[in-house]
Amino acid sequence: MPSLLTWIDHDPTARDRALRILSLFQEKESRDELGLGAIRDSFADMLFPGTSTIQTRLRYMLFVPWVYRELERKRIAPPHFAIKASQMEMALVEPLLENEDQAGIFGRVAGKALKRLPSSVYWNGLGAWGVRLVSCSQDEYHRYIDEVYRRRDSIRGRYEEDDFTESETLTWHPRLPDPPDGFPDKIEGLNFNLKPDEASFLLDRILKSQEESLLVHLALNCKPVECDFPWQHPDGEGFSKEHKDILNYAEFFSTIMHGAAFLYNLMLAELAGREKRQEEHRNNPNPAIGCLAGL
DNA sequence: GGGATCTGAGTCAAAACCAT
DNA sequence: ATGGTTTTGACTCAGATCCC
Repeated sequence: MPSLLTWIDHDPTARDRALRILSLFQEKESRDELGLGAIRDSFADMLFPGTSTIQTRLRYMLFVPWVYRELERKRIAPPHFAIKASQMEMALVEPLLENEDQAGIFGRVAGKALKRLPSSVYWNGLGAWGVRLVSCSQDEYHRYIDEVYRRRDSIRGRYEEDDFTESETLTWHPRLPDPPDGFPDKIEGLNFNLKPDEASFLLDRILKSQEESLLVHLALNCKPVECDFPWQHPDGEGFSKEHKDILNYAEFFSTIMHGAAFLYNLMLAELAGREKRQEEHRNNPNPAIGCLAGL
């Protein structure tokens, strides 16, 4: 039997409440039918490869490989490999929560119910920055780590111990800094502050792997600033012509994306006869979008 | 303070494609 | 026509941020 939502249209409050419920359903059914998200992602990948908005604490880029390197050292095999990795990542939550600043900690809110572990969030970035050397999905890495062990054994057998090199079967960058003593569960004072050698390693990786990106330019030449959009960066004049061009197109695209939503909302407000809403949309502070009101 | 919204990565099922 | 492989896209999840 199909679901039915109805109300008796004599009470303005009840009617308004029902309309709000309907609008909630509308939100859940939103679709990216025009594929605008993929274009947005392309801009992000060109300018800031390996990063995403969910990544807010750089030291996770080290916590994750430290966990996996430790498991490989202990030669943990599937299926325990994935389970153990998950347990080790969860073990990071408690020590991190002992810090005064708890912002950006995965598991701060969800606790033991955490489903998206830091490793899944940072997996792509670790590959893009060349910290992770094995090119596969996280699930494939978990499932086929045994194969890596076997290949290492095979290579070790072919060379004398002294000459043995694991370069063919490296999964993580060989110059990855060492974790703090007792990592991950018996460590005191675990926090997100990068040590000099850790910062230097990550900067080196970004430089080597994403040399042409705006990310590298900002890391090398600019201080942290507060701005809403990259095209509003105060040092924008110093960006390369290519970066300026991309940012220019990105700004156009951003305006179009917001403009489409704005125009839709304005038309809805007009259809609904909501003059206050119409006024708000027409007074949009973004001049590029606000001019659409005249259409 | 709490709910709503934003953002990107990963998952998985459906659709599209390809080889036989 | 069938079966296998690849691609596509809806959906979910997290923390951050905005707004009431």
